[in-house]
Amino acid sequence: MTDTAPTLNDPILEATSPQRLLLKGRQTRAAILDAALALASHMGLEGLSIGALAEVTQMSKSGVFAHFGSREELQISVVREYHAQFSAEIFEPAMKVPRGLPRLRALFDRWFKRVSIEIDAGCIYISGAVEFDDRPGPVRDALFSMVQSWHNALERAIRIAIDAGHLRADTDPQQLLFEVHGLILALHHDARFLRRPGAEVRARAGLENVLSHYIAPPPAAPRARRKHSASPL
Amino acid sequence: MTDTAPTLNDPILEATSPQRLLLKGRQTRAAILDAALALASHMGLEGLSIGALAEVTQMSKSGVFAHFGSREELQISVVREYHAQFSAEIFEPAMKVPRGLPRLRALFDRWFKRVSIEIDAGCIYISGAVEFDDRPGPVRDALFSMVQSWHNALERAIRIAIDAGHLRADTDPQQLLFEVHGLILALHHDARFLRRPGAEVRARAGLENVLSHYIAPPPAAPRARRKHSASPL
DNA sequence: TGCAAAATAGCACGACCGTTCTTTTTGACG
DNA sequence: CGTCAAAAAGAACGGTCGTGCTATTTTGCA
Repeated sequence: MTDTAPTLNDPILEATSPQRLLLKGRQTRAAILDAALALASHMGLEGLSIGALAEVTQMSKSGVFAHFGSREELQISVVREYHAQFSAEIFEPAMKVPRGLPRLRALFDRWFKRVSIEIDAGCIYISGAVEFDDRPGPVRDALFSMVQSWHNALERAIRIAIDAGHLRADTDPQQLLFEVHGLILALHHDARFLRRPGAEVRARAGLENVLSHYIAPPPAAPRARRKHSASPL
Repeated sequence: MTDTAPTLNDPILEATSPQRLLLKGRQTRAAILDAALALASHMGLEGLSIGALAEVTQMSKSGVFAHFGSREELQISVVREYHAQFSAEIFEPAMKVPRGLPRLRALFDRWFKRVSIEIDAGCIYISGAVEFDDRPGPVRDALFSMVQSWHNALERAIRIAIDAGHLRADTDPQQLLFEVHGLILALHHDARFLRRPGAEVRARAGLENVLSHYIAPPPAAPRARRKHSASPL
């Protein structure tokens, strides 16, 4: 039941069978990861230090360290963990909504809600993008592939809505995504940095403005499609 | 001639008359600041270290340090310097354009161009907002007031365009600003982090979409104003 | 219960950080 | 040219960082 739900991508789930069967280690590792996620939300992935993490989890530095082998691996684990939560909280529930515009709206709605809630936690995708935008390496790669897979999922949902006739046939999926993503980023900026109270309302109003450009006219009077032939597929 | 040009705010220009008249110090300070600005654009304000700065400027750590008194003061100076450049490059030239929509477009145009150019330099306002969104202190305060003054300037320009009848009378200036700001952030994200080539084109297309919501219909047939009384001032 | 392995602690290291103090060099002006 | 303050360098400090080692404790299973 929990295995077959769609996920953004497979985070290489552990094999759960290292002979001796997973010890208590996994459990503390998960606890550390939770603390690390909370810490990174406030201080950023670069601000994540093993010493601070040890203090929070009431462990020794080397005890924490041993679970990841390197700081870089810890950062990557945090990114993966965030991705898993993001997928479970936003993507997977929305996939149960009927295809087309309803599902797309569900995706956007949960995304907006998440970022609004994250006013005092910070989105790691957003802060990570700024921190690692010109810092090559495995952390950036992990971050990049996670963000990419999320954008791909959104793009797929947009395309489905186009094919279903809910969005105009000449809609450019990447353009629509670009504009909605901008609203998410502005919401994050206004709510977290400027601490403006009305940010979420503004973002949702902006979403309606954007969508109004792309939503197909009601099929009451089937007029000629705009532009030249748009393959309905 | 250079004194009376409008600026976003007065960065408390030095008095330029400390008896002995400014020595060579100011000059090297400016050189350090330039290097610091470049460094902070890549590593962020938090990644700015005095040691690295000393290496770049071929000076000793204490030599660099003496010019600012503390790392925090250095960061604030960088923010102020960025603000000055931002104002000179974007705000001031646009203020020479006729009031209303033309000036607003000039502001947006220069803003978009700047962020597009900054693909390999990074906007300190954007990265700083993420770095200091929940890190109180003088640096955050400086950053905040600079961003705020820029937003205020934009809001003023929007209001003027409304009063001039170029934008619809029921336009919410903050909403319009929110949406355009989102496009800027998405542009920065797509160009710098995702390294997508078409980001600037997408952003400009998005700008036209946003503006199309707010631009007033041509005054051919002067109909009744929407909503209740909008004070024309 | 005993034993091996896993998990954690303890400790030390080299590197870099911001900062302070002291000394040397530099530059402007009488 | 001599003088004196400004500017820069030098060296050291306490601190934190990530990371390797080596003990020690804890855990899971025969």
